[in-house]
Amino acid sequence: MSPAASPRWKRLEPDARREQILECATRLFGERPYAEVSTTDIAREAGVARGLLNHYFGQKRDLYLKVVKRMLLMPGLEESVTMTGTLRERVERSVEWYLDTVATHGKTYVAVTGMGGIGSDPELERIISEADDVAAAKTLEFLGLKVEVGNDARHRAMMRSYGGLVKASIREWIRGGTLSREDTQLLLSEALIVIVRDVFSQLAKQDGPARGDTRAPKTGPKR
Amino acid sequence: MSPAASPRWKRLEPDARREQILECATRLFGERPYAEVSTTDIAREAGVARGLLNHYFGQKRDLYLKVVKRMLLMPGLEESVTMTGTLRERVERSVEWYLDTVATHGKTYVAVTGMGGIGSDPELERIISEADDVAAAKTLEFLGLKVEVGNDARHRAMMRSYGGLVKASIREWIRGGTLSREDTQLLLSEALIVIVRDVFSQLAKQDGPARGDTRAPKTGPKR
DNA sequence: CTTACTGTTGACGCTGTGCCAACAAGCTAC
DNA sequence: GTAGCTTGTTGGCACAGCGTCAACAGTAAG
Repeated sequence: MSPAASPRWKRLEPDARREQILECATRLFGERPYAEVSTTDIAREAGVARGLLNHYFGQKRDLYLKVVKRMLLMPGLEESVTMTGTLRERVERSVEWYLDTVATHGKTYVAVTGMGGIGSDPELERIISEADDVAAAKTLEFLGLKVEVGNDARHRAMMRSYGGLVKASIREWIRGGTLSREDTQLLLSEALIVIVRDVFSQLAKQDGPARGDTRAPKTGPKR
Repeated sequence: MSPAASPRWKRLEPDARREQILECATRLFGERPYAEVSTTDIAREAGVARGLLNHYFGQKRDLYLKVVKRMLLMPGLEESVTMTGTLRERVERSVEWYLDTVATHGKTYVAVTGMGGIGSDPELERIISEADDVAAAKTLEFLGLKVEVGNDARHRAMMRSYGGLVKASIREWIRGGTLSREDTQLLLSEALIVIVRDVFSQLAKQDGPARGDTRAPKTGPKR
C-alpha cells in the first residue's frame, strides 16, 4: 500500500499552533483555578505533547500571563461612544458601554480579573495594573479630564482604584446576581461622578500643603 | 552529668505549636506569593519537620486558608469609634479607623486581600466574601443604615462592592505610594457618602418597577 | 528519491507535596 | 531514680507536576 499511510501528527505553522494552544489554555483557565489546571491537561486538550507548551510559551506561568493579556485586550472605548452632553450623561454612557463589553466575556472575565489565579505575582499584577491603567486613562480622556497634568498621576491612581469598585460590583452582578444590572450601573455612575467632580477638585485644593510624611507605613510590625 | 543532656526538640502544646506555625506561615505568605512559599520553607522557619504542618493543618492550602481567615479577623469596628455627629463625620471616622487597622497589617493585608494568592479557589473566595460581608454589615450598622430590611441584601452587596474600592485604593497607597493616606481617605469618604446617601435613596425609588429580566448573562459565548 | 529543515515527541531529572510508621520528649506511677 | 505510657514529632517513602533536551518525523525543496 501507500508507504506513508497516515501521519501520526500534523505539522502546523508556529503561529497557528501557538494560537490553538492559547485557545485551549484560555478555556481551561476559565473553568478551573490556575493550580488545578496542569500542563498535561492543556496538552491533552490541544492534542499535543506537553513539552510543546514549554517550547512555545516557556513556563506554565508565562502561558497563563499570555492568556490574561489577551483577555484584558478589550475593544477600544473611543469608538461607538459619543462624548457629548453633560458630565452625568457621559459618565452613564461610558459605564453602560463597559458593562456591555464585560457581559460578553462573562465568567471568564471575572475569573481572570478577580483572584487572578496565579497568586500575588508581580508580573501578573503588572499586567492587570497596566490594563487598569489603560482603562483609567481612557476613561479620563473620554470624560475630558486630561487637562491638569500636575495631578495626572494621582488621578490615574484614583481611576485604578475605581477599577476595583468596578470589578467588585461586576462580580456581584455576574456571579451571585446580588445586584441587578441597573443597580450596578447606578452604583458605578454615581461613584464615578463624585470622583471626577468632587474628589478631583478637592485634590487640587489640598495640593499646596506639604505631603511628605503621609507616606505608606513600611511593612507593619515585624513579628 | 545530667543523663538527658539536651533534648533535640521541644515538645509543645498542640495549640501553642499550631499558633507558632501559623505565625511563621503568615509572615512568609505576606512576603512571597503562595506558590513561591514551600511547606519546607515554613517548616524551616518554624524550626519544625515538614510533616508536622500536614499533621496540624492538613493540606498546604488549608494552612493558607487559616492564615487568610485570621488576617481578615480584624478588631471590631464598634468599639473605639463613636457614632455621633453628621453622616459625613461618621463616615470619615470609620474610614480613618479602617485605614489605621490596615496600616498595622501592612503588606500582608494587601497580599492576602489582593490576588488572594491561591488562585480562584471557591473556598478562599467564600472566606474573603464572608469577611467582606461582615465588614459591610458592620459599616452599615455603624452608619445607622440598617432600617430598610427590604433592601438590606442589595445594600450589603453594594457595600461589598465598595470593599473593592477600599482594597484597590489601599493597594495604591501601601504598594506604590501613588496615593497618599489623605488622598485615600478623601476618595473613600466621598465615595461612601455618595453611596449611602444618594445611591441607596435611588435604590428605594426604583424599587417599584419589575426587575425580572435584568439578571446577569449566563456565561458568555461558549467558545 | 534524497536531503535538509524544523515542528514535535517522549523520556529523564528535579522539586514540592501528602502520608505514615517509627521515634522520643516528658509526665505519671511505683 | 526508673520503668512505662501517652502523644507530639520526626524522617523517609511514593507520587504528581514541571522544565529540559536529544532524538524523531512531517514536509517542502533539490
